[in-house]
Amino acid sequence: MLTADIPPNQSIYIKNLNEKVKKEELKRSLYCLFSQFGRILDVVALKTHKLRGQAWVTFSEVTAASNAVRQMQNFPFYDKPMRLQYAKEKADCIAKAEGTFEQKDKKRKQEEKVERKREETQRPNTANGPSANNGVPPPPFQPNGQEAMPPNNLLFIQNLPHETTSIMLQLLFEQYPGFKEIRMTEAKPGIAFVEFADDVQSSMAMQALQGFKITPQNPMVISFAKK
DNA sequence: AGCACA
Repeated sequence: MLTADIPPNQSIYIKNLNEKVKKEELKRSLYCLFSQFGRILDVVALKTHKLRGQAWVTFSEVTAASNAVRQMQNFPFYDKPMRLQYAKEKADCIAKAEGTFEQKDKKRKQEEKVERKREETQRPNTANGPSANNGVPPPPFQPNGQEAMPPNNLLFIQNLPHETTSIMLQLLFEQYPGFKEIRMTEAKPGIAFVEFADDVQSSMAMQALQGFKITPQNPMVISFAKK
């Protein structure tokens, strides 16, 4: 089926994702990246053999999904251009809300138990209990496959249009308390650093401006800088 | 390439 033939759906299907990224981080990053289009109800990603490198993001509105599919097509995410379509099926969380949910009788494979074990062993101590993180604002988007930086007072901004000036960024970021300065260099277009007085203030600005678009093609991608 | 959620 041509991807154009898939009828609109409030869930989008994403493929060509970087398979090296850990599942929970991937989900948080997708949440951050797609929140700009609307309210996200659920993000699903599995690392099973068939399903790695793919994810589903469900929005509260179909229009949000449509915008996401159009605007984020080929967006470089963890160094790979993401490919987006509408999902083929209605998300379980939607079906449940509508009362039309019914259990699938597909062969429930134990692949996922294997997956669970593997992720637990490769990640010793993320002792936050079972991740009931739906609807909770996620930790920072970490764009380049690096280990996530702990919060600090310096923000790293990516995906800026090359015409961006430090004045423009200052206008945006100085609205938030603790703003100190913008640092940019001609030598590296598309990125900038923004310094705040402390990590709480930088976090507030990050939350507020994550995904902010200077042009429709340039949702800004904000993470904590490496120091 | 690959369309699931327990």
